[in-house]
Amino acid sequence: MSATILVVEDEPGIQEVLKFNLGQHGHDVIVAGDAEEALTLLRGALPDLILLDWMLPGMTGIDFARRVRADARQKNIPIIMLTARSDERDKVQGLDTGADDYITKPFSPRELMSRIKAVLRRRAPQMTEDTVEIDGLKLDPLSHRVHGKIEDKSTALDLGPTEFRLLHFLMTHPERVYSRSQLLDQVWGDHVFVEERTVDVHIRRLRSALEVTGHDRLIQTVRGSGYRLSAIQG
Amino acid sequence: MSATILVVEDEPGIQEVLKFNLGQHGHDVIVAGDAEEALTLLRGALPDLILLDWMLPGMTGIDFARRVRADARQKNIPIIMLTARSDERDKVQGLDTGADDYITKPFSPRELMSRIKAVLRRRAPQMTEDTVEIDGLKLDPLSHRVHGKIEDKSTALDLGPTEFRLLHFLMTHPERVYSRSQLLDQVWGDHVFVEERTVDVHIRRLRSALEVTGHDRLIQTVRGSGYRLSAIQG
DNA sequence: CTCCAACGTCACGAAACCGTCATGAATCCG
DNA sequence: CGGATTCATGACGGTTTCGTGACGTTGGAG
Repeated sequence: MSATILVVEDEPGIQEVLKFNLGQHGHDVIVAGDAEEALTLLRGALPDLILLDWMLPGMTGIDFARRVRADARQKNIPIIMLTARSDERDKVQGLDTGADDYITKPFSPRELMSRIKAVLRRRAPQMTEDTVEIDGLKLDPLSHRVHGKIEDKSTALDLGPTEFRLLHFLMTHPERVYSRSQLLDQVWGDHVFVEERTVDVHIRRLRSALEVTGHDRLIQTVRGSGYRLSAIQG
Repeated sequence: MSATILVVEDEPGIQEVLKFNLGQHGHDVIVAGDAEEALTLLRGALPDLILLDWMLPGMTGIDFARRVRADARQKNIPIIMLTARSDERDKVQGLDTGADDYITKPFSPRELMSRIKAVLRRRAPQMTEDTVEIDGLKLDPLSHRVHGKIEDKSTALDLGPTEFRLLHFLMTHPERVYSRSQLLDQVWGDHVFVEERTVDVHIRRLRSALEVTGHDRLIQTVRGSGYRLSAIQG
């Protein structure tokens, strides 16, 4: 699995290390020395992954990540952030802003490659940035909106961020049961430590929101296994 | 998902904490106070995971990990290392040596369990789950569904978890008689103790559920021996 | 700063599921 | 033709799993 990776990093030394290691694994590498340069490069190319140093001259990693997430085209590019300290606050803030994983410096090449592979693999099955539609329920990842029909009238549904990601994942992977643990990995991320029952609560909130258009029955409970999204009842 | 875990840790206090928490989650725990003892124990047992304190009396964690990795039998046992908070150098070296994850002390039990689960899941063999079809009866492990045809219309059948596993096993091993004891081993698991007659009851419940599409005749009783799933009558 | 939306966790009740037993039917054997 | 063995079936607590409402926290918006 080879990919195009944008590295945003100001230290030339680390730049070289990353370029070498990523190249070894068959990835194409684009390097930007600061956030401005990175944004410029992003106008010309769409990488499959962004490796982002959290401490940058000028614009910080957080601001950069926000800018990237704000652009519809780039919204779904996974971001791995490189943090110097094991500062928990940075990590949390980074993950909130939309980073997919973090890695603390100094890091081993093995760990880095492992995380890159994990992130790419996780994103792989849901490449679609197109709108998904199941049983009249439309989800548009670009506009971050969900519409359902109620008596032939399109109605917007109100979802929280987590419910949206949960629904998005389920709609791009229908007709299949996912355990709570799998959903946590896919929707929350490997690095988040939450109770499995939290999934129940969000499923409930999601169902509750979908009730408006009667689409709550799309999400089915498979006792002892997990949840499934399916237009077919049973 | 329960597993056998080898804990290599010299502090009795932490030993106890780990033993308790791991036990709570259904894992079997083997404890070694130092690397020598751990290596000795490894000759007798193959755990599913090693929890390794990086600071040990005598042989260090790095040396121990290297020894484990050198042995072909133990090569693939995942290792999670416990490191003191600040020591970044150890972390890098550890991951290079082949540790699969690290966790910094002090750690919360929840984070520890989460990482253990992640590592075990990563190692778990992904069994190929294909749909099985016999005599028009379709079972799909992915969607966790069973469909039968009734007058050319596909009809979903409602099964409980145990009935589903039972049917799944029988459909993947048709045309063969299984004793109650064998079915208990295969479907319930070899560690569970339940009455053999319990199988009868679940066979009955399964048949009852299959009645909807007339597939109850698929499961046949072989007096004195057990049960068999077969499309051929007799 | 205050307010609010979103989230994670918990506790409680409901429902589903499971294992066991009692009883009666079916089958086998002398 | 009984008697004994094996199996089917229905019923009944006990347990597990899930749904649901409530609560405390947190980060961001106003």
